[in-house]
Amino acid sequence: MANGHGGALSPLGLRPCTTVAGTLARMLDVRSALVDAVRSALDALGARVDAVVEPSARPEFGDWSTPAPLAAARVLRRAPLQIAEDLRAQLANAPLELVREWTVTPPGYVNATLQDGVWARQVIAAALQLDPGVAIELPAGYSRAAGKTLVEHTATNPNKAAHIGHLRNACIGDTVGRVLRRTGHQVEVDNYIDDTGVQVADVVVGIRDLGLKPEEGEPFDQFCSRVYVEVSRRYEATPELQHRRAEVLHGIERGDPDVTSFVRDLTHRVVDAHLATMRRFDIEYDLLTWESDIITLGFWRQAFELLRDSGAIVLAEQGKHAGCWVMPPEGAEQDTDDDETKVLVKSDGVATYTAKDIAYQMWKFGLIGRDFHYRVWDASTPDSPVTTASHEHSDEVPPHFGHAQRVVNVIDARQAYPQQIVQRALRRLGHEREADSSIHLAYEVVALTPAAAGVLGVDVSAGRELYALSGRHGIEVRADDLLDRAVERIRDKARDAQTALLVAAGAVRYYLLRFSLTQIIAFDFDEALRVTGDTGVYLQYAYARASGILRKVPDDGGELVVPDSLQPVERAVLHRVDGYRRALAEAATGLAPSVLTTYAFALASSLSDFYEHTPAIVRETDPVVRRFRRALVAATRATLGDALRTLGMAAPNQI
RNA sequence: GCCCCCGUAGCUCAGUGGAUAGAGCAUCCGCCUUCUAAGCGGUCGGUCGUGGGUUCGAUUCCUACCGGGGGCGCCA
Repeated sequence: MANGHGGALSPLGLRPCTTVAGTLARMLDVRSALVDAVRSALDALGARVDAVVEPSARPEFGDWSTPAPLAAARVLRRAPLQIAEDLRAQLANAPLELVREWTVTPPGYVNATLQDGVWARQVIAAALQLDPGVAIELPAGYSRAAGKTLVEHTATNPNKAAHIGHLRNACIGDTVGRVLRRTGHQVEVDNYIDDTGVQVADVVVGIRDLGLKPEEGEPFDQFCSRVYVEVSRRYEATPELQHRRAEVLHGIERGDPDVTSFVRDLTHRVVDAHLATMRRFDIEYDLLTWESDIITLGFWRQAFELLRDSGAIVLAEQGKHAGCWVMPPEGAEQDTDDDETKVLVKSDGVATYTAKDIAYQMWKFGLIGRDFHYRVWDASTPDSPVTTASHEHSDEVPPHFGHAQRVVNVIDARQAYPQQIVQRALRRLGHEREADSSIHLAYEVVALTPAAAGVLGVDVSAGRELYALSGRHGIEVRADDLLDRAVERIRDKARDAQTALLVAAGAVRYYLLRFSLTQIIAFDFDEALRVTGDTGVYLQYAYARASGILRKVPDDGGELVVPDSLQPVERAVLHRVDGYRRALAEAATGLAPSVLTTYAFALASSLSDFYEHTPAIVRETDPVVRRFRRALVAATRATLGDALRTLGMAAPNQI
């Protein structure tokens, strides 16, 4: 059984998949099975090299190939081709049911040609058993992180409408959460809200001191965006106005009831708007955490004392940081003036953002010795998140948050330095393990192409390649607006408004997810709203087509028989389906959503290819062929649907 | 100055020690009485920024440069 031999067929003709672990792994992923086999064979030859197995470069070579003999040549001091022959013989000696033939090609590859009737059946069976309620096992070589992973994302300042930069953050964080959950990780998703910062204070100044008012029908978050821009403009004209901002910030810090209740009302309304925006993209949170609660509940006070007592932070007596509590860099623990020294408490006694972030990070790991109060954010919504609170504790919310074993902070790459400070603080407090498990999931920003910047009225005479988004200067594409435009683009061809919205949201998500995190997204309207080619619409369309076939070709319940020789397109589709677990594992362990978008597009492409280049299944008269081809489509649809949902996209049966 | 990211086809991006470097868009030419043409096929297009090095093998690793972006705040 460990070789994949034997085992009775189920009534459907499908091999049972739930027995011993070895069989399970074999059933789930052809490549892993081959890696195992190559590994054993290499061991038998005494070749201590990696058992690399990759898709064959050309169809003539077979399905899978290993270049291991090339690497082994040095270790064994023999000709690669000889080693390849030995490896082939070794592999042929312990036959795998999966493999029809092992061959050798120069300069030293060993290739496997699969037994179509066997591997196709296994791949289809595994795909049809995908169940949203059952975590997907990682293939050999990938390991699941232990314990709970806490993912913080979105964290948009609650003083303006969310724009595409914030949306990129949210899509990445949400997808990482989904990918981790899909692979059996325990996940908590927090949205951290900075309700004590400068940006909020600016809007308070705009409304209270400048008397700015919403226009008729203007959404509140958009009104705040407008105020924010206007206040920033006024600061430039009359810098004295910035004193008002300082007063607001002190009011917040002191807990001045007049200021705090105003801020509370303001930020709660904006957060509601953010949640509504994100919900359109199917993005939700377990917990909203408020920076003000970190102060009010004494988290920062506690963290401060620990940091102070451990010597991690010191009070600068003189120099440019005189009167501040600072964290000096590694190797200069007493130097309060070094360039890399970070101020955590300002000379006026106010903690900086990073200081509060340290306290929050400690809470995430359960290291602060305190907890928030909790209540349901919006009891009128069934799937409302929970929010932290400083006093209104609800007994209906058991405090099961935090206490993570791993923390993933989705924060743009520009904040690498403060994130390092947070990590360093944990380390200085002796929390090595937690410091090592603090992951800054850095992603690059969204910027505007000159064309997009021009559309927004930005002066592009500088001739730059890209132009930065700026909420403060009103240079932005609001998340809601982009989605509205995408819906508009799709509406005509979609069957109804609801479908148009789902497909549009998926398209926008896909666009923001398909780039590597290290890549700046050069935002362009035409590109973002395109509906052909490598887009979310294409993926969903492929899924809908597959669904259409299954609707028209009923399952006859007969035994699945795989033809002895598959068509090249069928083979290509099966290889893609077979690769799902690996792609998912790669995305999960690498915290890399784009791995999954790339995979999903390739899978959808292979399905479209199949669709276009094989006769319509509805008209197939041979029941055996019809059944096989239907199962192939069903397996592909199941896999694509799983991938789409894991990406946070809808899998519509019709568009 | 120090640190980080990017540089691959006209444009936007995948790929990353292995056998002839891929996709989408754009161009041009085709394919709807056929399971949804938001599709498919073809065409055009590359000294993988440059020079050294390591290796049987480098777009991938090292190194030095060049170009672009970002960070190094008592902002976040």
